Order: sequence, then C-alpha cells, then structure tokens
Amino acid sequence: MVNQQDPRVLRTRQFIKEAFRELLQKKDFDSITINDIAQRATINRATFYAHYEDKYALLDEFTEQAFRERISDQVLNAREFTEEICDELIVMTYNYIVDFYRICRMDSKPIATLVDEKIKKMLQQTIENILLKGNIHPVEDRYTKIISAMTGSAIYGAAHSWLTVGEKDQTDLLVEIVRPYVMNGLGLPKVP
Amino acid sequence: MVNQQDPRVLRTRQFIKEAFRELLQKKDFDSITINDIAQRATINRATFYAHYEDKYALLDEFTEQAFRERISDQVLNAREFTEEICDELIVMTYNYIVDFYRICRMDSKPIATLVDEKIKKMLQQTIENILLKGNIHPVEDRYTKIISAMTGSAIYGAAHSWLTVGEKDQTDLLVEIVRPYVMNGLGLPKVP
DNA sequence: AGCGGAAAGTTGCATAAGCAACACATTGGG
DNA sequence: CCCAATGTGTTGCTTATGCAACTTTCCGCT
Repeated sequence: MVNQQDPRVLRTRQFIKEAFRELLQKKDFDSITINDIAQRATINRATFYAHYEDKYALLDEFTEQAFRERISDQVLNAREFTEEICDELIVMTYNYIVDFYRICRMDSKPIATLVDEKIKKMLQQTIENILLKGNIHPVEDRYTKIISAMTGSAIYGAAHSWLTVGEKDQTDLLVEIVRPYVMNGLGLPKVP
Repeated sequence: MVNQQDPRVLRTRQFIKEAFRELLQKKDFDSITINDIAQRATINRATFYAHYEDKYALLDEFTEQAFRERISDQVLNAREFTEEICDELIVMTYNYIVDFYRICRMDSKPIATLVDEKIKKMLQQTIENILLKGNIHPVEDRYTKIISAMTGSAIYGAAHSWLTVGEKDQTDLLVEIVRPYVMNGLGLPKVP
C-alpha cells in the first residue's frame, strides 16, 4: 500500500514508534489510544491507519525492531552456533526482557504474552539462520526448524524465569546454567 | 502558496531550520548548498524551494526567529521605554550578536552584513512597538519611526562595537555607557 | 575564450499526509 | 436502562512532499 522506501513513510513510521515508546513509559499499553499516538507523533489519525492495522501491529513492529537492534554483527554473521554465540544470545535475550519490562508497564497479561511470543519467534529465527548457514553440522537439515524452536524457547524460557525468580543481573550465572544445557542438547562439540 | 498552519509545513520548516543550524556550525554560509540542507533535513530539494526562495530567505527567517525567541515578555508587553527595558534590550542584543558570531563562522562580509541588518531592523521594530503603545510620551508620533531607528541603531552599533573592541562579557559596563546615551537622546524622564 | 561539471532553480506527475465527516462499538454515569 | 462521551476504523477530497528530468547559472581549469 505504501512505499517502504519513501522518505515520508520512513519519517512517519519513526515518529509513530518514537511517540509509542514515550507513551509506554507513562501509560500501560491498554490505555494508550490511537489518538494519543497520533497527537504525540504530530500526524493525523488516519495516517496512522495507513501504516498499521491497529496498535497491536505497531507493538509487533516495535518489539521486532527493538530486538533486531540488539543483535550484534557477530551473531548476525555467525556461520556456526558456538558457545560464544550461545552466550551472547542468552545475555542479549535476558537484557531485552529486563529492559522491556522496565520501560513498559506490562500490566495486562495478554500484552505481555504478545511481546513474549514475539521475542521467542525472533530468537528462533536468529538461531535457525545460523544453523542453516553452517552447512556442516550434526543436525539434519529437515530438523533445523524444530531444533531452532527448541533452542530459542529454552533460552527465552530460562531468561524469563531468571527474571521472575528475581535473580537480577546475575547474568554470569544464568549463562553458566543455560549454555551447557543448550550446547549439549544440540550435540555440538564443546570447545575444550 | 503553502498553508502556514498545515502540520506538514510546520514540520518541514523546522527540519530545514534545524539542518541549517547544524550546518552553520560546520561550514560557513557560502559553502552550504541547498543540497546539503535538503539532505540533512531529509527532504527533497524541490520541497526546499516550496518554502524558501533561496538560502538567503532561509537565513532571514532563521535570524528573525532566533531574535524573537530572545525577546522577553516584559519587553514584549512594555508600554513605556523605561531604563529597565532599555537595559534588557542592550544586553539581549549584545548576547545575540555574541552567540550568532560564535555559532556561525561569519566568514564572508556580505553575509555578516545581512545578519546585522536583520538584527538592527528587528530591534528598531521592537522599540517602535513600545513607543507606539505608550500613547503619552514627549515624542511626536510622526517622529516615532525615525526615533526608533536611531535608538535601535545606537544600541546595535554599541553592542557590535563592544564585541569588536574585545571587551567581552563586560555587559554591565556596556549598559552603563549605552543606557544614559539612549535615554538622554529620547529625552525621557530618568528614574531618580 | 571555451569547456565541463556542480549547483541553482523549475516543472509535471505520482504518492503520502492532513482533514472532516461518517458509522459503529464501548463504556461509564444519571 | 439510556444516552452522552469517547475511541475505532473508514472514506473522499485537498494539499504537501517526493522524484526525475530539465534548463540555466556559476566557476574552475586548460
């Protein structure tokens, strides 16, 4: 519908996302109206609908972009799922969750669920990309997807649990627990 | 041509002026191209021309806005040209010149002249407004314009000279010199 | 002088954004 | 219960912006 390259489009979407970020710090998601967003972004309400179906679509893009920005080039270009990469994913995921729950008041369960699902999905996709690039690995290609899903879910679940349990900022320990579990599960060779 | 109230117009003009301000800190006015401005403002070059005839028109609006933002409500609402108001105008003018010459590299004389003329004009207009509001004053109405011009020029000339001479930031002294000159020239009663 | 490139402006057309009005759903008092 | 207020989503039309192509002007260089 709209040309994603048009500078007007890029600007408008940035305005919307920035306004959304600011609003999330003051109000919980449910009580943010499209009007709030449009006003703060100094755009017309109709313009919002030209870009997003509703505020859930915005939340989706927002969380995805925030996640992408945290993926380092090292992870992005990795051709093998090493312990180093694994560690980075664990820490990154944990930090993402911490920040997100701190910034936003994830008051309503349905919203928290949406965000959680998004993070998990992004994580799985990231892992799958790495595994697919390393054409030589002990996992059959046809199982790559489910392996990625498991791994992503494991990392995410651990990070989330770690936050809930309240072991704040002990990421070293978190990594020590999760890494061997994941690497063993993948059956990948451990660097001595 | 363009509706000054349209939010798109307001935003675009802000973008342009902000880009212009940033560029002035890195390059001298002459070497700034319309392309530079458009690129930094993330707008199309043709859009620039929809708002300003050329970069001189932009400079004009830019300096005017900067000046307006420095006029206090007290001066704006003044109904009489008191010593207090006079002092404020002197200091404000001096500070404006200092800031402007510091921010921009006023390399080329013609540009410096343009800016200087603008400041003087704004100053004269501000003074005229005050004099006209105070309907009872010793100056004939038909002479208000020329009186304002003289006063504005005097204040501006003094401030500019003060800067050139190098008596930096001795605004107290500047005020002590200029105020009696101006107030005596106007023939206004001196507060004991 | 004359050449060539860069910047200045201009123009016609495509597209995004603004706006006002609309129908509909939700909700919170009286 | 009702209705008034508020939010959602849509639509038709207007206006501003983007873009590409063009001419003109300016300026350095040989």
